[in-house]
Amino acid sequence: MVFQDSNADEDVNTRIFHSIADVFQKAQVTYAGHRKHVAVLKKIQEKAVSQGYEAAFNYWFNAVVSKVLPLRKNEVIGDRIVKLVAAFIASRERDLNRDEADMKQEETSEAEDVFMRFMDQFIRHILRGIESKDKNVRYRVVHFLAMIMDNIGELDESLYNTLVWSLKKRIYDKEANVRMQVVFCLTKFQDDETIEDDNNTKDATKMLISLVQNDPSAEVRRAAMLNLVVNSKTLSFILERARDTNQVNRRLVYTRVLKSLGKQCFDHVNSEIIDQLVKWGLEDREPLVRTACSKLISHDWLNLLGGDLIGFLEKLNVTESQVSVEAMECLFNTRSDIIPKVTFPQEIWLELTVEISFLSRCFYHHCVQNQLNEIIEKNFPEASKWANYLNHYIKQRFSNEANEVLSDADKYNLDFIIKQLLVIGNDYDFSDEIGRRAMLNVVRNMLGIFELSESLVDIGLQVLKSLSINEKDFVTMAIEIINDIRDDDIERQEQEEAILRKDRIDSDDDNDDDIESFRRAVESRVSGKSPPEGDILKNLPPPKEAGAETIVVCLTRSSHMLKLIKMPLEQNILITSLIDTLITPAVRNNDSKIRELGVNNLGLCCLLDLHLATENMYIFGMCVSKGNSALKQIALKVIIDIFSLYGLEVVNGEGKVDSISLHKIFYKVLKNYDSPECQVVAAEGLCKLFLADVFTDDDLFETLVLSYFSPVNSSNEALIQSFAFCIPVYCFSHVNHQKRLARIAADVLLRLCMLWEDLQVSDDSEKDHNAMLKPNIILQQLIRWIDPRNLINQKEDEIAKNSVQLDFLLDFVQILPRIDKKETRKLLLTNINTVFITAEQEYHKLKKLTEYIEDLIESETLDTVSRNALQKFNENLIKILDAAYEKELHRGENESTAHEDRFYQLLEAPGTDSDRSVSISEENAANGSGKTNGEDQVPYDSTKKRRRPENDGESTFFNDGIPYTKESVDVNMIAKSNNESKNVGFALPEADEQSDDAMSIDI
Amino acid sequence: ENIETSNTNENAGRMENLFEIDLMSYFDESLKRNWRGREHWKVRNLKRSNLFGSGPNETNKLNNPQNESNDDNEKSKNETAAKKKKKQTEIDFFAIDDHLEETIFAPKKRANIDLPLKARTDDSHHLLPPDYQFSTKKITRLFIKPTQSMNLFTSRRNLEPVRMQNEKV
DNA sequence: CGCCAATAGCTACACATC
DNA sequence: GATGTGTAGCTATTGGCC
Repeated sequence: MVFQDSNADEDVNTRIFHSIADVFQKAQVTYAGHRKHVAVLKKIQEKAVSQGYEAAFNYWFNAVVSKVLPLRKNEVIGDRIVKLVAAFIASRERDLNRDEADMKQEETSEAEDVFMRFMDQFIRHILRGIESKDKNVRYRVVHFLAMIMDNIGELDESLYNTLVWSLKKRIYDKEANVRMQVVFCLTKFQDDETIEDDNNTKDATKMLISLVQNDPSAEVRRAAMLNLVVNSKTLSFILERARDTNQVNRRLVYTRVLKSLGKQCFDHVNSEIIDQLVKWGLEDREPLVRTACSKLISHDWLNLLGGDLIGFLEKLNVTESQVSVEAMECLFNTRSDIIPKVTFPQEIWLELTVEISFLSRCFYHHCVQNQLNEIIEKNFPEASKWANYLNHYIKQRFSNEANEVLSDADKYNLDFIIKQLLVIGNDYDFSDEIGRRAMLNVVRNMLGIFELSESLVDIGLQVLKSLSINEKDFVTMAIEIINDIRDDDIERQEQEEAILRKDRIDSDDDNDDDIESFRRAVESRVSGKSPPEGDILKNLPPPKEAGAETIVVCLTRSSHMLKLIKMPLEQNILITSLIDTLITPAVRNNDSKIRELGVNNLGLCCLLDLHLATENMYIFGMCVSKGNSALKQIALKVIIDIFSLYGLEVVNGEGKVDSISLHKIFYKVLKNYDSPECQVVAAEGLCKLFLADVFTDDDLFETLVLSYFSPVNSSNEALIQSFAFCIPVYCFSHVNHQKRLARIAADVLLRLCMLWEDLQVSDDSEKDHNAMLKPNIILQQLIRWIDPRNLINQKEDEIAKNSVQLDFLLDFVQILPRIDKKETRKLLLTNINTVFITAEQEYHKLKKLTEYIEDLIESETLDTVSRNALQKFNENLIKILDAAYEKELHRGENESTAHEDRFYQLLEAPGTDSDRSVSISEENAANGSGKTNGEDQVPYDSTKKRRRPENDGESTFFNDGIPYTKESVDVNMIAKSNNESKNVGFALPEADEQSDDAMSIDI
Repeated sequence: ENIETSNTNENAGRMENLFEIDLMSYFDESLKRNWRGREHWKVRNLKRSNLFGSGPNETNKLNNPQNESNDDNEKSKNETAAKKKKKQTEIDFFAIDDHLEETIFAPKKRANIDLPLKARTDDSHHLLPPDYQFSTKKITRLFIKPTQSMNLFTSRRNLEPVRMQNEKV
C-alpha cells in the first residue's frame, strides 16, 4: 500500500492524492485490472474516511476526474476512466445493497452516508462543466452522468432538481454527442412509469418523444427510439421510425424494436399498423432494411406463432392488407422448409375462410413459380372440381336468399374468397376439356351477375380469357355477356312497365292496348322517334336504353375486356358495334360517371386502331381542357397512351388535331397546381413521350424541367419523384436528349435564379424559402444531368469529345451578368469547377470559353471565393487548351491546313473584337445539328438565338420575366398555328366559360 | 431463305428486347437511390466511371509517378506517427494543474452551445415521404392498359404493340 | 450440430478541415 | 459548403468450443 499512517496532515493529504492518482494512472492504459483498481480505490476511500480524511479523498478524486473531462469522444483514456469511475460507484452501491440485505444496519447507515456524500459532491463537481464552452467537457460530463445513472442512489432533492434542470437544458445542446448522452440519462428518469398513468406522462418521456421526432441527428433519434419505455402512448412514436430518413434507424425498428416486442406486437398493435410496417419494410429502397424485415417475418414472427400461417394472416387482417401477397411470398422464399408442411385436404375447399383461401392462392402461385408440380397435384383438385368449388361460393354469395341471410361482412368475405379462387383458376391447367367447359360455364355465369364487384369482374374476365380458345372467342363471349345484361335490363323495364300498365288496364278492362303500346314502344326504340304526345301522357315513355346503373355495369365489363385484348379493331366487328351501341352514347351521356367510363372505353378502343385514335383525339383534347378533374385525368391518360403507341401519326395532317394545340393542353395541365394528380400524369406522360422521342420540343421540355424545380410544386411529392426518375433516364439514354437539356439549361438556371432572388426578398417566412432549391444545387443537378460520363453506350473517346457541358458553359457565362445579386452569382461560380472539360473537345469552343472566363475575371467585381474558383478553373482550362492546340496541330498536319491557319489567327490575335464576333452559333449550326441523325430538327443555333435574353419577348414561353407563373403560355403560338394550317385546334375559352355543356360534342 | 431471314429477324428482335431490358434494369438500379429528388440526390450515386482521367488534374499525376510514391511513403509515415501520437498521449494524473478547472469550467460567456431554435423542431419529423416507386416498368406501362407496355430505348419513334404481359393480380 | 468470438470488409453517416 | 477522413453498424467468414 502506498500510504501509511502519518501524523502530518499534509502528508496524509498528499498520500491520498498520490494513491488515487496512481490508480488512475494505471487504469488509463488498459481495462485489464479494473476490478483490482476498483478494489484499491475502495480501500483508499475507506482508509481516508476512517482517518477523518473523507473530504480530502473526495477532493482529490474530483481533481483527477477533471483531468479527463476535456478528452473528446472516443479517446480511449477518457472512456477507460469513465468506466473506472462508474465501476467504482456501482461496486460501492452493490456493497450497500448487499449489506442492507444482510441486515448490517449500523455499518450500513454509516457507509450509506459516506456514499451519499461522495455522490452528492461528485455530481455537483462535474455539473460545473455541463455548460462549458468546450464541447468535449460537456460531452464527458454527460457521459459520466449517463454511466453512473444506474447507481446514483438517492439524491438530495435540491441536487436532483439541479441535475434534471441541467439535463433538460442540454437536450438542445449544439453537439449531437452531448444530446445523445443526455438521452441516456433521461431514459433512467422514466423507469418507474412502465405502470401507465393515463393523462400524466412523465416529463422525461415527453422529452424523449419530442426528440425522437425532431432531433436533427439520426443518432440521437436512434438513442431515443431504443430507450423509450414501451407503452401504448410511446409505441406509435417508436414504430413511426420505420420511415425515419436514416437507414439504420429504419432497420433497427425491425431488428430491435419489433423483435423484442415479441408477441406483444400482435396483441397490442393493431393490424393496420402491422400491415403498414411490413409494407414499409418490404418495399424499402435499402436492401438491408428489406432483409431485416423479411427476417423478422420469416424467422422471428413465424417461430413466435409456431409456424401458424393462418394465424399470421389473421394478424395482418388479410382482406384489408396491402402487403399480404408480398409477405407470403417472402415467407415461402426464405423458409422453404415450410412448403412441405402446407397441405390442403379435400374437405377444406368447401369450408374456406378468407385466410385459408388466401393462403392457398399464394401457395399455388409459389408452386407455379417454382414448378413444384407434384405439390400442386397433391393439394389442388382437378379443374372441373375447382369449378364446382368456385360455383359453390358464387351461389352462396349471389343466390336469391343471399341478401337476407348474409351480412355485409359475409358478402365482403365471400367476394374475397371467390377472388382468390379465381386468381388460382387463372393459372390452372385446363387441358382437360371437361374441366375447361365447367369452369367456363361458372365464370360466364358469374360475369353475368349484375351486382358483381369490379375486382371480380376484372379477374373474372382474365380467367375467361385464359379459358377462351383465342382472343376472338374471348371477345365474343364477353360481349355476349354485356349484351345479355343490357337486354335483360331493357326487358325488365318493359316488364315493369307492362305490369304497371296492366294494373291500369285491368281496371280499364282492356287487353289489346297492352300489345299495341308494346309495339309502339319497340317501334320508337328502333326508329328513335318518340311516340306521339298523347301517348306520353297516357303511358310511361318506353325506355330506349338500359338504365344508368346497367350502363355502368356494362361499361365496366367492356373496359376490363378491352384492357386484355390486342387484336386490331378491323378484325373485330363486335367491338365496332360495341362502340356504336354502348361506348359512344356513354361518352355523350350527361352522367359524369358514365361519361368517364365511356371515355376510358373509347380510349381503350383507340389503342386497337390508329384510325379511330386519330379521329378521336379532338374529343379527348376537349375532355382534358373542359372536363372535371376525373374526366380530365382519364382523357389525359388516353392521349398519352395513344401517343405512346402511335407517335405523331395521330396528329398533324388533313383533318387531324395539330400537335401544338395538344402541347398547349399539356402546358396548361402541367401548370395547374390545383389538380396535382393531373400534373403528375402529365409529367410522367410527357417524360414517356420525350423518352420515346415522340415529342422533341425544347420549350415543352423546358417547362418540364422548370416544373421540377419550381417551388409551387415542392409539396407535390409524386410529381417530384416522377421527375427525379424520368429526367435522368431521359438525359442519360441518348446524346440528343442530353443536348436538349444542355440547350435549355442556362435559360432554366437564369429563370430559377431570378425566382430565387425574388423569394429571398419576399418576407413569406421560411416556408417558401425552403420550398426552393438554392441555385448552386440546381446548377449541380443540371451539370450532372448533362455530364456525358453518365451517358449509356458511350466509348471513352466519344465521351471525351462530347461537348455538351462546354456548350452549356458558353451559355452560362453569358447569362451570368443577367443575374442581379452578387451573392447568387457567387453560389453559381463556386461550382464551375465541376464541369467536365477535355482537350478532345472542339478547340474553338474551348478558346471562346477562355476568353469569356478571362473577361469575367478582369471585368467583374468579384469576391475572393468566386475569383479563386474562376482562376482555378481558368488554369485548368488553359492547360487543356494547350493540349487541345497540340492535338489540333497534329490533325491539321495530317488533314488540311485550312483549319490550322484559322487557329493561328485565333492564337495570335486573342480577344480582339473581330474574333469574338465570329459567332459560336455559326459553328454550332454546322456541328451541332449535323451529327444528330436528323432527330433534332431544330437547328441548335436557331433555338439558341431565340433564347438569348435580348430576344426574349418574341417567342419564348415565359416572356413575363418571372419564370413559371400563372398563365405564361403564349396564345400567339396557338393562334398562329391555327391560322396556318387546316388542322383542328381547340378553342380554349377562359375558365369562366367552362361548363359541362361544352362537352356535348358530336363526333 | 425465308426461314433464315425470319430467324435473324427474330434474333434481332430478341437482342433488341434484351437490350431494352438491360437498359431498364440499369436505370432502375442506378436511380433507385435518387427517388426523393431535388435536394436529396446524393453525389455518390451513379458513380462516375473513372475508367479514364476524370479531370484535368489527371495528366499531371500521370506524369510524375515518382513524386507520388514518395508522397505516399511520407503520407503513410505521417499517418502512423499521427495515430501513435494521438493514442499514446497519457495523462499525468500526478501533475497538479490549478488552472485546469478554471478553464474547463469557465462560464460559457457568449459562445453559443445551443441548437438554433429552428433546428429543434422539424415539420417532417425526419420521416421519409411516401415512395411512389417510379421505375422503368412503371414508366413503360400504358396508363389505361397496364398489360401493355412500350419500348423506351429501342425502336425509337416506336412502336408496335409489344409484349402483352398478363400480370397476376 | 449449433454456438460463440474474432476477423475482415462494406456503406452511409458523422466529423474535421479549410 | 466542398472536401477528405473516421466511424458505427452492420454482414460474412473463420475457427474453436461444447
